[in-house]
Amino acid sequence: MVDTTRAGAPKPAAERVQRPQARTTERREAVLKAALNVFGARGYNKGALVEVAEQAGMTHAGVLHHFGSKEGLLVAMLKYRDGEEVAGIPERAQVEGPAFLQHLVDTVEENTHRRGVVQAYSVLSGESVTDGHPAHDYFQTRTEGLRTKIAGVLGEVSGNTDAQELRDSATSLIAIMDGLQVQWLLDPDAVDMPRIVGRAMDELVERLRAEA
Amino acid sequence: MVDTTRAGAPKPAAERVQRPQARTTERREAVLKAALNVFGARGYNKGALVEVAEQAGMTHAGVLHHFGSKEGLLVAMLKYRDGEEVAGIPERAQVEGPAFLQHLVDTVEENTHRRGVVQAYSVLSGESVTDGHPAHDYFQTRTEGLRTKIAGVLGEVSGNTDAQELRDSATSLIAIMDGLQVQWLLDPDAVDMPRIVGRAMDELVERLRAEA
DNA sequence: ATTCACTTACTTACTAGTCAGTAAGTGTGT
DNA sequence: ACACACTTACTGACTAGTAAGTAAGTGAAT
Repeated sequence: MVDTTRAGAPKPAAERVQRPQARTTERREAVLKAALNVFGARGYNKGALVEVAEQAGMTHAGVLHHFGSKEGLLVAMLKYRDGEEVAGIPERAQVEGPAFLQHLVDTVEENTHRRGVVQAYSVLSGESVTDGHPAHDYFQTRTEGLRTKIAGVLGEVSGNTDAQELRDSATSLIAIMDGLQVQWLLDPDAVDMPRIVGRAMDELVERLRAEA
Repeated sequence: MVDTTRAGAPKPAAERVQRPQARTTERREAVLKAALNVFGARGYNKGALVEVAEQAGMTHAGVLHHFGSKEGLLVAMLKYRDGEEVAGIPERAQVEGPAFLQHLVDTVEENTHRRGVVQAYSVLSGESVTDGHPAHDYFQTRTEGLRTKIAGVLGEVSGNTDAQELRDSATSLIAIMDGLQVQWLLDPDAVDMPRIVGRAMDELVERLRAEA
């Protein structure tokens, strides 16, 4: 995987030589947004390129022109979503330390107003564990990265230095957030995501502190 | 639920009038097992009836004869899996009270040796949040039932009577178990499911007791 | 003049579901 | 005990739909 050279840059239609045209970037973005919609609503397997294309105002061959293949589109979409998320943080500042934990809770709160995004994430991560799924590596890498990051921050915040304990706690926290999303999607009124995540995080930090 | 009357009673091929033939039950079971395999490995959408049929030693039309449609097969498979799980408990005794919590932890432990089952559950529950997915109701009902049951047991065990608190705790516990499965499937060595679930449950009960 | 961003027009590959037919039962009446 | 009427459990062939990918071409911008 992975280059997509210069992050989301065009290239797929054979090797590109000239500069892309002016409107190209926004057309590609329209396709990526449509993909988020379609794959989010139907999953990758059942999501059809024609529908993505339609929503972006072109034919499915046009989409293929930009991203080379359905799999290429998926990977580009996943990266695009990450970039968007990062860009959403004020001044693009990377959040560090305690603020990161607050950021996680804030994100959960925001997510209750962005059903589509949550659905896309849940469906795709579920699908990603199937044999040879194109998003498998993405989710594996992403989860591991998040785990390490959260473990680090939990260590800072609690003063606890037990590495395994910190990793387990991070894993646990991620599991709660992901697991809650599915339950929430199945029945939004039955699950108060922000409250539960906030709770869990407080408990976790408290315990790590006590054991430090 | 669950008639399971004569275990997985046939019917789909129009309304059945005569008794099913002798070998029928085991043939149907072979199909269900194959479905667990195939849908587990590829998901419902990508899983093909021909492959299910092949693994069960018949043609895909034969599968359709028994279950009427692909969707019918899915639903039957889900019910079959539930029945199997219940049957796995010694003497079919329904586990109640504190023992149920232990049973949950035991199941998690067992699951580390049954990757296929875990994968099937994770993939299907992820898929189930997509629009109009045939397993949507199944997972919704199942989750709600589990939530209520766990909340009840937690109440018994901790003496806590705060209904919302108990429900949130149950939701949280389910989220951890489900979320861990995905992480574990993505990277089995990175996640010690039984340890983390055991931990979480102890913490939960302890806290509910303290707040009682 | 050439390249980019597409479209139109297919092709190839599957896949769920239908249908007609067949061999092997099942149950009843005699 | 046996034949008759009927059912079940399939198979094989086919249909109709869908979906990804390809090839050739067209107009606009550089």
